[in-house]
Amino acid sequence: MPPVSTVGPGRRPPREEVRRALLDAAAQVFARQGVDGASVGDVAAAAGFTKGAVYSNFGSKDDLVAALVEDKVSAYLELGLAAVSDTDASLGDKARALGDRLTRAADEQRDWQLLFLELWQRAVRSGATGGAFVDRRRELHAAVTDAVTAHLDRAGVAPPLPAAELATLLMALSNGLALERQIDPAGVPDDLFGRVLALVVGDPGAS
Amino acid sequence: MPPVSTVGPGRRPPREEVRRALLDAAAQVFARQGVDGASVGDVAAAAGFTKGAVYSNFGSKDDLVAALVEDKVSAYLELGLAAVSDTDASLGDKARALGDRLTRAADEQRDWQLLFLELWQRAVRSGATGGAFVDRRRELHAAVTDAVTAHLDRAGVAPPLPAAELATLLMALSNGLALERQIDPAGVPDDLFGRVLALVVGDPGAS
DNA sequence: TCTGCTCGATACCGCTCGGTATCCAATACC
DNA sequence: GGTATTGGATACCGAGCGGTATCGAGCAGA
Repeated sequence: MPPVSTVGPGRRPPREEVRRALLDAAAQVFARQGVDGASVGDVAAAAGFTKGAVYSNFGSKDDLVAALVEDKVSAYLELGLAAVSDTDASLGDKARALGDRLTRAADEQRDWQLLFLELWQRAVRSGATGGAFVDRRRELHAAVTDAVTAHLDRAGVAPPLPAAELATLLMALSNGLALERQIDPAGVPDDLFGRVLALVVGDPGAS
Repeated sequence: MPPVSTVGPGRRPPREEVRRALLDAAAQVFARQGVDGASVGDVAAAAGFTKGAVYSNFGSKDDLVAALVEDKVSAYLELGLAAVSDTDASLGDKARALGDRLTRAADEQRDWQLLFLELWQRAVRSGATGGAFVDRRRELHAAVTDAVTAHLDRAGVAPPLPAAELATLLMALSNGLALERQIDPAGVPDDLFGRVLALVVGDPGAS
């Protein structure tokens, strides 16, 4: 049985478009079913294609995952950087705003959190050093450190911890609370993150 | 070809012993290869048995995973509770000691951390409510809340956050920092956790 | 219009997996 | 010591996977 023009009236979409669709579908499907739990065919189907498209655009399933890391983790880095963009408020208010923003972002992207967690696992399992995931992670940490330094300087307060450690703390707290919130949303108030951040930088605030 | 007494000189180990060996092997193999990445045969072989033993002691692979959750998460709960056992030191010193202890525990059990992360993922994916993992988690949280309350009372200081939120914070920080430490050990000093805890409870300490 | 190439669709292969039916040695019981 | 039962070993099945070879429709260039 010859094919009957599977998708639409025989239009051939640009290659870059196919690649993007596959990458987006991979993010969604892998997040929901797990990387091992989802087949290459599942990803392709979710994007409206077949396995052939995947193997034409990516060499293997592992390559697809690698491309996904490159793509999504870079995007995450940008999101993280945007979240620490400055305002002219007090340090405590900025801390609270940042916490709220990150908490909201985590809520809105539960799928991505799940995928993120799995990529993290894979990075750890396959020898932490050298992976793209680890590299991007380090970039993010460096950028956060810089931003923390800048805001502390501008506020003119003595940091309770070295800036690099504050950055680590910030990221760890973000991940830890997101994890906690996924499994028990009621146990983590919306503003907890912000209040803790304000507390750490020495501005308990007036509630 | 009749079997030639596969394991040793035909001794038959007690059932409970086999079950334990399989459970321990499952923890190790699943942690290293992932639950999906490891086959039932892999687990059995690691324990010195074959698939038959697994299906005799557990109904299915899922049941094996469930038993593992029950077994290991309970053990984790006990470890967590032991870690908050009291001393007569100052609140700040206690916080630092707790942080160091949890950090050390995380270092010594990287395999378990990995497995823990995967079980967490599975719990979230299969509808967070009702799973044994979530239940144990809640138990732990309640116990930590109680312990926090007790220590704050004894020290006679006003808590900077409600005890329940402090417990959430403690657990989130523990997981977040462990995560961070797995992927970049150098970026998370040994005593960071302790210092942050001391800071949060209002005792920056000397040094 | 013809031609050569790109790239997704299709069919297929080898392999591994979870799960089951069967078998038989070691134990427990009387 | 004879007998019933327990429980791990073995062989096997169907399903689904990642990956590949091939095909042919659509596009670009002349």
